[in-house]
Amino acid sequence: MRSPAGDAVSELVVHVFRLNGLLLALGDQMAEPSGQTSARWRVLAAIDDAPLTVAQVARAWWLARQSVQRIADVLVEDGLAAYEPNPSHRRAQLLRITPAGRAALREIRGRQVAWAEDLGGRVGGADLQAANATLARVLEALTSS
Amino acid sequence: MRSPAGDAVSELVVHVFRLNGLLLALGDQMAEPSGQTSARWRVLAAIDDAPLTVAQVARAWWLARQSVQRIADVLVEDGLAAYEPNPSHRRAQLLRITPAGRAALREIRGRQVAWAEDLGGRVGGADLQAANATLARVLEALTSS
DNA sequence: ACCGAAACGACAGCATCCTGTCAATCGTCG
DNA sequence: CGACGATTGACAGGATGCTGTCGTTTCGGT
Repeated sequence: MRSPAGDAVSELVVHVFRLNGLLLALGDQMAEPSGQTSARWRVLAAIDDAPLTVAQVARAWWLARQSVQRIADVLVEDGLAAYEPNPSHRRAQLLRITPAGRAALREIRGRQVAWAEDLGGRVGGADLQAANATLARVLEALTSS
Repeated sequence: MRSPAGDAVSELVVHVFRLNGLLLALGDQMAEPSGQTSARWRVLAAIDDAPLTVAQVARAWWLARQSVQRIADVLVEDGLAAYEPNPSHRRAQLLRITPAGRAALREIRGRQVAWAEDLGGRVGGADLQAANATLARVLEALTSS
């Protein structure tokens, strides 16, 4: 029982896997001059707006708690983030970005902006926004079930 | 220097990372009853149509040769694929899927079809196809440079 | 025919992410 | 207030993916 919609889903899966590989490599390139990696960038970006617990960061990126825990410990060790007491949970410390972490994040974002502008110009903002809306619906459909 | 197109690219990156995490978990669930994983499925799917060398499989998924090499060796060990001489390259053996591998692939595809039909029905085939076309253009723009 | 560049497989080492398990903590319900 | 389930961090172990390096093979230019 195959329909055009089902086939489109299968194709989307392949595209996402391929794009993920490409973007991981590109992300590492953009993070490397600041001494970071894609994995560390994910954690820093997650706590840029507000401090979060390790488990909250993991849920934001659909990773396991333990994966984020190790990266978070390294970030704290390097002074890019710091643990602070969580008023609403004694054991679940909050991970807060430090000024050094914010500086590294800003550096990486600078390279990302230039790259994103170039790619956006070549693909087209309208199509990208439409694709984003569809991907958001896919994410919601997969998580609401 | 930020434009709507650039912002859309940044949002797309986040969506792809999140979706990748989700799809990896779902893919493992669908592959697990057949004793496989997402990584093994990628290799099996790549050689379903025609035998390929390890390096060709790696390029198809934007992975490193060495990552695919280890998976391929395990697949051969488990009897799901087999190395065969490559007439056009003495050292680069061709990786061919075996009947057992094809059976496992068919099992997994059966679960994927049901899942894809459900998701496709909830999101809409037209939007998915449009998103696929845009993602294909993104992939092409990123690789042609 | 020869030589240099590129591609490939093998091996070692490391980074990232997963599962399973456990105890501590929190929230909820009775 | 007490008990139970859910959440969290910690630890151990394993699976997946990357980089670096080496020798072999192939291909293109001279």
